[in-house]
Amino acid sequence: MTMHRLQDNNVCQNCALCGVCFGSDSHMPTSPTQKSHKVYHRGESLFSMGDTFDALFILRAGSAKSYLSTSEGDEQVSGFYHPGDLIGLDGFDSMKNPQSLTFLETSSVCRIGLTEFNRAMGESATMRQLILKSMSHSLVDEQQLMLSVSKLSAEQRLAKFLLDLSGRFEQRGLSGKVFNLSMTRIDIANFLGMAIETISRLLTKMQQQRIIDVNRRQISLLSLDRLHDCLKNEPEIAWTFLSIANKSSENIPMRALSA
Amino acid sequence: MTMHRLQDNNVCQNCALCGVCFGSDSHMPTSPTQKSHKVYHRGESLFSMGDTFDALFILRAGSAKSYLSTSEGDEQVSGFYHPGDLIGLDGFDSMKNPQSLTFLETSSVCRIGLTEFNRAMGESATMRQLILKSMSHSLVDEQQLMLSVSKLSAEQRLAKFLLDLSGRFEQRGLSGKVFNLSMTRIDIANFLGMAIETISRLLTKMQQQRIIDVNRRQISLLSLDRLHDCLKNEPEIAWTFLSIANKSSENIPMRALSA
DNA sequence: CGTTCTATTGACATCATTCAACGCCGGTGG
DNA sequence: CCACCGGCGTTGAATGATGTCAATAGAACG
Repeated sequence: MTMHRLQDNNVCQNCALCGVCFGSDSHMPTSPTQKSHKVYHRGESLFSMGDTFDALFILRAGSAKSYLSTSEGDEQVSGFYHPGDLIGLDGFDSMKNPQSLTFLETSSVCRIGLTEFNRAMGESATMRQLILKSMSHSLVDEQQLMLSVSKLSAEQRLAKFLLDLSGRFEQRGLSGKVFNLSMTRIDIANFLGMAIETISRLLTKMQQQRIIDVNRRQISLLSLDRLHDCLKNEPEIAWTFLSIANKSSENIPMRALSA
Repeated sequence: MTMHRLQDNNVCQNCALCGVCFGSDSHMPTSPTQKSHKVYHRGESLFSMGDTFDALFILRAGSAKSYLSTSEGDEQVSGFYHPGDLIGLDGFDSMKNPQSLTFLETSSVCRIGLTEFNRAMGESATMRQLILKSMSHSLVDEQQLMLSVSKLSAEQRLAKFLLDLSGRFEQRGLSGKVFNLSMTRIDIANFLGMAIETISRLLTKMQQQRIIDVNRRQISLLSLDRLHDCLKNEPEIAWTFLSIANKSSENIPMRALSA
């Protein structure tokens, strides 16, 4: 579910591939091409499905979503990107971009032209390893996502999504407990394959259970453990009884227990 | 949904990577290592999730399924493999196989050790293109599968699955209309994220509609067009009326029309 | 300040799962 | 040869988790 974040000790933290291209491993000049960095704003697209594939990108700052469109017009959000993520690895198959990518907020990307990329692949074994690993990671992530969507309940999927986001933020040295969602509920729902109403209901339910605290795009994970419980096994019978015990002053019919 | 089938004009049809390794493009000896080909039988595994990743494989004959196991014990079938398919590209991430692979029938694979593979990657630009393309194709396929599972109805998913299989068989020069399913309904259901009962019901429904003909593992696609209709838009109101018209000799209560 | 997008909530409909029973087939052992 | 058995497949009935439809309201945006 998490995009693979390129990291290497000898390499710039924000732009690993540029580091490889211009780093100690290759024999190329160390002067960076300034024009390779570009800024985009919310709603703008980096490329659209069907565009010719001529470059890879690394997201340096901001966030983005990728999505495919069917012939019937509806869209499927296929992933979210965060700083450090490699973009465009799925273009080699048909040499056209199989999906579109638009930014969720003001963002910056580093462009790596295909010729530049191919040269680096030929010259650097490190580069080859890096790319194989990154593509491989994307494959594993997609498998995991498939497993989630087809085997987990809506609540479990949402819990997993939040935990995954949390992990990604922590990986980047940010808080994994308090962060804000750069994507809309619509995007989340689309990505997880459910209705936005379901997302909304589940979020308020989790908030009532004091597992999370949401206010617009701002979200706080109050208990990672309880969130993990949501993901594992949803029955949570013990906690249900606790809940009933707490409400002991209220009048509860006995049949509620047998239900 | 379809695994990428390696093909190259200068290369052996059954084992493209071996062709690259030993072909004109590289400077290696042309003597093939005989022990790299091995035969497996139904139910046997090539590797299991967690095994160290030390080789890629190409399926030469037969068929196989890959699947992941969750900590709770249930499994998710993630793909089916047919002759020509490359196996194991998702192992580069953690250098462990992220999924298990078992054969559905007597099969034969060609093994490409990792060191051999890395050498070929360094020496041959053709090889690099081939691998990038293949991994890229797998990514696209998984995206397509995700789109199917989260956006399509059970009937549409099954229709898409059958059409996909049909296309794969035709690609290999076999009949795309009459073939037999090497996997059980259980595997199909698991792969498509639905219950086996649903698969069973839909198959009989399609058979009643004369769209397909199934008998155990043997299946005939009677009308690819109608199957495509299933995939596009399921209402199919016009055909429902036609069906009723054809049965005009029978006694149909009026309320059947308002239902 | 209105329009549009996003989000929340309720009532209702429905598709797909679940539970259950049964039939079929191939293998295995008496 | 027959009886038994386990895996696979089919079918019916009931339940339930999500989607759909609809109304509302605040925030963002120009």
